[in-house]
Amino acid sequence: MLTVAPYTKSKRTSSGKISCGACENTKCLVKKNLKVFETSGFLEQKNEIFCKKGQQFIIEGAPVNGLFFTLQGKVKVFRTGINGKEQIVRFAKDGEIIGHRGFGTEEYYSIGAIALEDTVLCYFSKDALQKALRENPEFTYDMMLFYANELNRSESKVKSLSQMTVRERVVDTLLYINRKFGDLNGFLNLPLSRKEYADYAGTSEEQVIRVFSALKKEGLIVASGKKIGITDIALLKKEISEHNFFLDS
DNA sequence: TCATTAATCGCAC
DNA sequence: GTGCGATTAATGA
Repeated sequence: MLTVAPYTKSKRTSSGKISCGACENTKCLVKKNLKVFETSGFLEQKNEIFCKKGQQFIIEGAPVNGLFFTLQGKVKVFRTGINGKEQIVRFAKDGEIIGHRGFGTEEYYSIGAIALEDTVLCYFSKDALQKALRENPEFTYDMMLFYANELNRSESKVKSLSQMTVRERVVDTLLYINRKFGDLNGFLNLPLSRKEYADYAGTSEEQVIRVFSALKKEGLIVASGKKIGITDIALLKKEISEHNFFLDS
């Protein structure tokens, strides 16, 4: 089994699962509404899924059976376009929901999801979730806010893809990764390939390399293999904010 | 170490 | 701005 530090034995339920009470993801909507679930039996229906790096756990077109929450790890969510090209829709980290667009009336997933590192997922079946949503207005309200935010983000992304230049989209991608995953020893705390940057920015691998080279020459970023470090975040932000397309999520 | 994979660059369109 | 193909660097078995 994969190691799930810091979730030691003492933080697990009698059945061996990591208990939501010990979970550190305070932003997780289940964790946030923990009190209302105490007597419902909902938490007992949680399943844990362990994914190794590179493992795909949602396949496009597969039937929707439930909803995933990231307990620990990093995930990319993507959609396959016309020429088999990947469009990365978003990245998810600890505490975030995955597969929510397939939830509801949709029968099949319109997206795929792959673990970018060893990842532990909490999984709830569609039935269990629907019951929880009907019985707990606070939980439902939080979910509604989440969907509203996602929709807003998604619309902003359409705008950025259609109106920003390649360079701006790549810069925006770097800032997004930085906002979301932060910085470790001067490098972005998420090792992505050039192709993955391209798939998120809606461009090609070559273009990303060209923009990276330019940014390196200008002293805005540093690169060491896969690791990318932002050296002048203020200047990068300025490039985007001038166009008012700076996404805040 | 060697083999595989990723990054980079030049060039044509 | 795009995409192919050759070269070089990095990764990992």
